[in-house]
Amino acid sequence: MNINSLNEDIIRRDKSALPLDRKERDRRLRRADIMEAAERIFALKGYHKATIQDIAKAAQYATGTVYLYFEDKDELYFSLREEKIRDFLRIAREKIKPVEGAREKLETFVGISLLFFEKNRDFFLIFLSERSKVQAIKDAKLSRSAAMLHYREFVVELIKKGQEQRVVRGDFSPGQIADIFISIFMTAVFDWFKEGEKPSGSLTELSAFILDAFINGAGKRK
Amino acid sequence: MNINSLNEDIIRRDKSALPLDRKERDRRLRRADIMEAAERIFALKGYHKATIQDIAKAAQYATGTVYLYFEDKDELYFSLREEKIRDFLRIAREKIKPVEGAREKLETFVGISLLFFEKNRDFFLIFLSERSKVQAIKDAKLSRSAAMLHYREFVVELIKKGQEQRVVRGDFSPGQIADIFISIFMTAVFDWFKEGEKPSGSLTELSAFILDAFINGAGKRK
Amino acid sequence: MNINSLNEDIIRRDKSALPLDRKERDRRLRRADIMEAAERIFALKGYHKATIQDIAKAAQYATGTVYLYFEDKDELYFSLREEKIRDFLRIAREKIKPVEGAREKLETFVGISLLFFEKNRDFFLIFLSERSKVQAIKDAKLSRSAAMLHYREFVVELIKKGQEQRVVRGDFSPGQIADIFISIFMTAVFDWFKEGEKPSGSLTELSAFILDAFINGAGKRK
Amino acid sequence: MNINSLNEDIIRRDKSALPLDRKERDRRLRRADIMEAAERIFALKGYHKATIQDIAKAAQYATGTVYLYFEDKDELYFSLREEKIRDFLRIAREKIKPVEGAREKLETFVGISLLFFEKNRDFFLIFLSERSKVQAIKDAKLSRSAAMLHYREFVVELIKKGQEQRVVRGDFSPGQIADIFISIFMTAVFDWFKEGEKPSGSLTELSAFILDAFINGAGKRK
DNA sequence: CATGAATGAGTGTTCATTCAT
DNA sequence: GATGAATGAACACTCATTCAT
Repeated sequence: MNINSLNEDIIRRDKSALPLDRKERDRRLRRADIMEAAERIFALKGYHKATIQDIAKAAQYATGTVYLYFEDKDELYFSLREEKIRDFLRIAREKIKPVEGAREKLETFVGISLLFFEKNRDFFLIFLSERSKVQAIKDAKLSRSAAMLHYREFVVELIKKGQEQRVVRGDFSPGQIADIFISIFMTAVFDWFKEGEKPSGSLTELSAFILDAFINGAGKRK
Repeated sequence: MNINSLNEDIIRRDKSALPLDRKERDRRLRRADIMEAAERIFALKGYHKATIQDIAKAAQYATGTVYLYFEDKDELYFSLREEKIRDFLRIAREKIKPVEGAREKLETFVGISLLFFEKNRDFFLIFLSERSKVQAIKDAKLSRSAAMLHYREFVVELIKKGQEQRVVRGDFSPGQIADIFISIFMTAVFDWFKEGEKPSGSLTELSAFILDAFINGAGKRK
Repeated sequence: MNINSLNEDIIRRDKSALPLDRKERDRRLRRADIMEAAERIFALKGYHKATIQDIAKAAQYATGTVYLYFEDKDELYFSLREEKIRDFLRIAREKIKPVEGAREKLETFVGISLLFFEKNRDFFLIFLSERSKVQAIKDAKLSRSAAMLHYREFVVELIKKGQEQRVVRGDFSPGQIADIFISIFMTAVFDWFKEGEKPSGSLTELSAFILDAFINGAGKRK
Repeated sequence: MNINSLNEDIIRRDKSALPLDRKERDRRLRRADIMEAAERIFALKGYHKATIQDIAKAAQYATGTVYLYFEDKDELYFSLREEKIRDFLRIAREKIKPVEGAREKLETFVGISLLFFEKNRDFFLIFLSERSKVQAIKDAKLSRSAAMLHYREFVVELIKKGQEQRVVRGDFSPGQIADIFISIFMTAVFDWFKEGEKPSGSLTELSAFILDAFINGAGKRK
């Protein structure tokens, strides 16, 4: 499977899947406008320094309008994360299902993820920052997201399949390996973004690097 | 080298290393008191929800006193990170210098780090959360810490040595490998903390797991 | 005169007294719908906590529709009071006019009032709360209502007649006595409502109590 | 007992009864400053239209300062009512205790109340408006005040004594009579305030009027 | 130096009112 | 006329920072 062939599915914004009445459609569009602005602002300033007024202004709406679509600031942030992750997982599932072979599934996953994050850089920053909001554990509303758990669970499943097919070592728990996979992946993407100016690495190269690092480790092969 | 033998150095609080006059000594003690309280509070509530009053109260000083030792809230947070990391690096350098062999150096590094984080759980949470404060990139004061860069640089050096001694593969840049090493390490420690109640894994086992995962990767050896 | 015979007049809703064209009739009906809802909501939540949206929803109209019939929130509240009081006074005048004797007129007035308030408990709460909105004196729009003054004036007339017929003492001004009468009356009704669960007092008994307290005072007769 | 002799006790502000350290004394003074300003503003604008900023400005403090002395707006309002009523009841109890005779006690009560309200006109408006905040029944924090109940209870006791001594009729419950007494009293004071410009009535005359109206009722004596 | 009361700018949220459809 | 989404001013409350004692 070719990375570029995944592209179009990720671009297509998933509003208006079903025929809706104009009202509901408009409502979704506005909601999406606000989420889009929120994504930018949250990524730029972080949760706490981003103000609802910032977001409203960025979305070209009045302050109060935000509250027509989201309960409060928390819910806006939360929904943003959740819906993006859900979108991503939906696409990932679709694309990965037909792929044969655990290793190929992992490759596809990495490819899709890279494309998704490239198209959604702001979201990546939010996603990333979320991963270590440890304090959040104690915070009711911002608590670890359901979709985030689904995301991990999805990777865990891929790893399990890898273990069954003897592509991934079996002496570590799938959860442990999944966590390591995710963290290697995130680290690589983050590095790649930071040095985004370099024309150096294509997504395909990056993809290969991540898988190599993950599968073979950092040790020198004798 | 035995992990347990590293213990005492990490426990010893590094205030008042040199003979100082009473005034300066007292000053440092108070500063340290405040940082200690700040560490607890920041770890517990996170940067934004922790208030200076919380911290002052926890340190049993008045609010204003905090400002005699730290420019502002940011600087307190910043100093906390910096000094802790510096402490850690000093110890790590001392212990690792006499160790022969790149692989053994890495092992020692992992061992020391684990002990240090175990003794400084609160700090670990801060350190971890810091790693992905990506927004910080754009934020003047909270910007990526000098000590954090030293930390990374230190690991980069270890990796370079590993590459020279053909313990670590040479086809990736030392920086990339260092980042991966750090992220695997952090992930493992975080997982271990979360399940801290389990009498399951000793630090030694965890140490072995981390190195194994890093060196050998997740792939099944044929 | 029998209290129960007053009943029907009070029940009958006084919309559409004159033959009107459909448009004007509809307009009045809608206006009445909204006032009815407002009455419920204002009584339930009080002026400030009641929102126009609450009221519109309760009346099953859109928010904006309220503004087609009332200038603003104040005017809605104001009109509510005014029209209800006017309704009441119209009925009261009709019923009291044919009654001979000042004392009997007062009795009739108490009876009618009790029935009216019983049928319009929500309004009673509004009416009552209004009586001491002293701040209102300084507030332009919520200022003491014209109908409220008519209400008082009506009682003043009854008292004057009472003084002429030597039923009511003449050494106090009619206004003073009217105010006292009104406050005794309100207090008694309020108490009666609060303990409304008690099967204790019928309206007739309450009516007798009020008149007794008013006419004879609280002093022990020798 | 002479009304004027009660005067000084009512004027004397009851701060600093006991010797306190400077800190606690200052604290109370500032608290009192704020309550005084709040009294004025609440009386002028009513609870909802009064803003904390208004009050802070009137007290010549910053907004935040108010929150050093009161939990929130509700608590400020609540404390105001409670403490004033408590002050009043304390004075009233002291003065009334030595008085012999139920009728004389009532007279004294009326006299003290008049003086107190005259010295605290703003508070009277608050006290009055409070009496009919019927909605408040449903509102947690603004709910009927404990001190208000004490106030009523105090009057109920006076009435009971009146019934025992055959000064007050025994065929109504003390509670009912107390409520009537209070409402006559409030009405009279309110009327008197409204026409405050008139040099007409002295407090002594007003006092006599209230008692007369209460004891003898409005009926013409044959 | 230490204190902690005071400050006041800043923010999330509400809601009366408007106006395009 | 009816609608109800959009508006944005307003307000309670927080908290980093200052400074008189």
